[in-house]
Amino acid sequence: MRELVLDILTEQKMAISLSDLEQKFHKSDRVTLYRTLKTFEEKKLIHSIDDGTGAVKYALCKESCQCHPEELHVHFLCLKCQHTFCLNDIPIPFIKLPVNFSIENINMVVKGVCSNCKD
Amino acid sequence: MRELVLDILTEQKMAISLSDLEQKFHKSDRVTLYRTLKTFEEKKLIHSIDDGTGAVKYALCKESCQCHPEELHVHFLCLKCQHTFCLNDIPIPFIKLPVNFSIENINMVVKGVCSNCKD
DNA sequence: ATTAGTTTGCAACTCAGTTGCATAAACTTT
DNA sequence: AAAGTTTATGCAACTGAGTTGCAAACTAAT
Repeated sequence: MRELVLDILTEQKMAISLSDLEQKFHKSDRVTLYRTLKTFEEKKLIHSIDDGTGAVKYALCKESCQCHPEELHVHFLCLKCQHTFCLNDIPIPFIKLPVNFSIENINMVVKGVCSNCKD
Repeated sequence: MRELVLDILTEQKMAISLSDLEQKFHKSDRVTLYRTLKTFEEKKLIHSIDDGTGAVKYALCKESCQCHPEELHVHFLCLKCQHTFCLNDIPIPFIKLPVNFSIENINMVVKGVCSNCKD
């Protein structure tokens, strides 16, 4: 099961949600897929993206990724096709926080229209 | 009802969720509050923040705010107290998107520990 | 083969968000 | 002021994502 899920994740060009994943199988159990994604995430194979659509999406990490704030990238949600892209080449810019605020993680989601959906 | 909600929102130093709001009333209807927040948001009195905690939070907009991408600010979620701050002084940095990607909105949430909760 | 550990599947629950419908309140028009 | 219209509120109920517990199936190790 997990191998199948990994295969599917590898094929994906964009991040996919649990329900997306579910629909790639004829017969599957939501919970199994759910737990699979959780373990993959724990093992830092994939990272999760909360793009505000209500369903968390998942995408493969670059190799040796530790998911530290410095190595996080920007995500893009297309408001037309609802696809979520990992903009791997666009790092999240440095933010100067107020004094005594420490940083552990950043989530940055840009919403707009992707190149496929424009005009 | 709406006036009461507006009062509460004005007192708040941080963004609050629907359930937070609900608990400020002895007797209240979730749906009424929900719809109140929705209308406030439509009228650009408040803005919503999806900080990834599972519940959308709301905070007053600065006057004359049109909620355009340029005037958006960074939000901060404290992982200890779970409070969500509007970092009104910290604008969201400009992001150069891939060609043919257009931008409509940005959500940027920094997670960490706030000054009250540190050490 | 027996045991222990892991993975899967089912049922069921929580919680946020949402909708439809009926009543109540406020505002309009005559 | 009465009748009619619009707007706001409250109740019930549903959806969908995420989650947990438990038992059955599978795997590996002695």
